[in-house]
Amino acid sequence: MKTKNPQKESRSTGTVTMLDVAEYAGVSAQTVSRVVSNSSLVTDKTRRRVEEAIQALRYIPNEAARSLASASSRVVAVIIPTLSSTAFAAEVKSVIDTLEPHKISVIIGNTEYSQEREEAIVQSLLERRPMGVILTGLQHSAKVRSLLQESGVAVIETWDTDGEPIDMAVGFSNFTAGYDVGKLLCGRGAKQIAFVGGASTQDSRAQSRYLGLCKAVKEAKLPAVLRVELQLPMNASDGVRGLDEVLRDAPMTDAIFFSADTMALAAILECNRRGIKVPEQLAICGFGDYELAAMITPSLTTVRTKPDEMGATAAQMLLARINEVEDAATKIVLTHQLVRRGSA
Amino acid sequence: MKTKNPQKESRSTGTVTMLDVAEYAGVSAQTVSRVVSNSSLVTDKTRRRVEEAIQALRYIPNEAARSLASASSRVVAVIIPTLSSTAFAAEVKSVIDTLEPHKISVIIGNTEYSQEREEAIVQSLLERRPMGVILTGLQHSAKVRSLLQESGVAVIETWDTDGEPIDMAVGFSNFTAGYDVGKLLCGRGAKQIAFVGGASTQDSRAQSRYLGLCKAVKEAKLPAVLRVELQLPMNASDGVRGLDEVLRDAPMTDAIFFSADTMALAAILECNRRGIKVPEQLAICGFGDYELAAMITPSLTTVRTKPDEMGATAAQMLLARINEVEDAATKIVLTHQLVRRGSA
DNA sequence: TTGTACGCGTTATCAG
DNA sequence: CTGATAACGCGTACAA
Repeated sequence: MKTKNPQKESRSTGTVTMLDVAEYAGVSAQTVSRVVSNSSLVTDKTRRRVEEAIQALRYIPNEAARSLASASSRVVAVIIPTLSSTAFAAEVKSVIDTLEPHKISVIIGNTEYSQEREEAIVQSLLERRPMGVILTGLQHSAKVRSLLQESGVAVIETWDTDGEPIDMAVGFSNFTAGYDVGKLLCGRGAKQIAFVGGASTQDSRAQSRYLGLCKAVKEAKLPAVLRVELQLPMNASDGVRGLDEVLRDAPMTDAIFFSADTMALAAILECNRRGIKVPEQLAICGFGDYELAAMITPSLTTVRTKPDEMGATAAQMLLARINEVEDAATKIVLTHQLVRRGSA
Repeated sequence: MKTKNPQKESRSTGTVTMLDVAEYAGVSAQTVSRVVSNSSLVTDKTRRRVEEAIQALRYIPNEAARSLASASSRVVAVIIPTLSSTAFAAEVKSVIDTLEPHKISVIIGNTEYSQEREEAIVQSLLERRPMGVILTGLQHSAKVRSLLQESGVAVIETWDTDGEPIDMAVGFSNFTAGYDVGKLLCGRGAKQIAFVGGASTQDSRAQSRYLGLCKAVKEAKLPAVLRVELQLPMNASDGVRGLDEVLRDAPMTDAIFFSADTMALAAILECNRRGIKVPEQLAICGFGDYELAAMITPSLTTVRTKPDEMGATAAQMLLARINEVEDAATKIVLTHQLVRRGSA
């Protein structure tokens, strides 16, 4: 015989449930469910009664129960190298803001540029059965790929379009961006160009920019690019470090492409301090178009990407997939823009 | 009679469940549960067998089901004004990194400095039955307070300790920080001081700093502080805007306290451009000690807070509460530090 | 150490 | 338009 005692031998957590609301309003639990999920099949009158009951009892739906019963989670995971980068933070913010009206929460994973951490994070996040996973870049371990593909979640890779996505992708061509910078630097007469960025194996996007740069340099028949690898994640002081390494290893260098604006800005400030004339003696180009890039003297030549547009687009692609939109795009290439200012 | 057909008239989602693993391994579902949750009451031999089954079937536990059954969610919510601020981003990152080893996910809410948005976010987040909620500041609407208190979640308020927390708090005294800046500026001979920050009603932490500044100014018997209110969220260009407003409304101003370093940095760059000598003609003080603060010329005098330590501490306080640690602290005041550099 | 029975709070399904 | 019933996948409690 089934237990019909609501309060007796139950494990009740003591919180207000749909059943409580239903009793109070004199309807069935199912009707409460319909009201909560905004189903149209409810009379205005009953709806009002139920809403009053909800207010009176301060009922708060239980998302875990809804998830379990409906097999759908209202959660999206965003996995980025680090939230310390303003670019990634801006992307994430945009994803959150786009998804919030849909009552979809965003869970963040920081990989610290480590593939092992990415694996661990993906594995653990999948337990939440997210509606989608937004990754950074197109380079992931075989395990991450298979984990994601077998789970069947929607996957969106961001920040890069030079390659084949697991599922969907939105970003820009880092290779082309690097090539553009190369053309600019060569065009303005640079003879010896250096690139400062993270380890090639860890940041494949920066690596693509480097390769694009190399292509332009080769076309201009200039000597090979000096590549300075710094440990990720990089910060402003790495800009000074990078500058030092370049000037030590190749004193004749007359142009540096930094893989992030923070470093480029720090390098400009350091050059100003040391009396190195930018861009006359040393041209400097950054990446990201941070806020201060336009304000510093000399102002920083850089590449503008659109982290927030990327985040919003990624979120919308996810929504389209969830809503089973027919002609939804599967790969979106955003434009980047070479912003020429005073430093190069 | 109960339905015993596992695959027939079930709503089966087609995914691998504990029961599948149990059958495969020839044990009961409960034993699988024990293995997954690392219970010690399992023979090494059975454990291995179960683990093989898990591998073979690629079983991924369902967090929603676990949450529902155990009435506990492994989720913590962090609500901040905006992820665009590097300080908040750093705090959040720290929370995530501290909680990740415990398999607790972090959900972020952006209020954009709006109390209504905060209400909506809290309301909707509570459906996930988070283990804790981390808020920014001590000022919240009555609805947010009651919502939180009635739900019984652990609440941690950050970034401010000048007031009474709902539950727990970790931060520093913005008032004292402002006072310290005031003492410094007065001490170095400023006669007319200005403060540039967000609307007093929206950013009560900046408001506290302003009040602290005023106290020091009053003690020094100087004329009242000019307060320039900018629209939140503020960015670097607001630094120039603030500078302009100050010089227009009170041209005799010889010291400005900006409520964030980004603005202060932009103001210094602008002064350099205009030939305004910092600090001789105009002393400038920031808040936050951003990376570039030490690198700019003149280097920026500012207040160093510790967003990452704050995030980590908040997370640890939450863990302590969850683990029912007896003597757990309920209010932690971190030190801030006035970093005197070249600009003031 | 392992297994059995049942409930967690909601939605899907179908009958009325 | 509303209600009854049976899952959803797992942990708790207790028995063996």
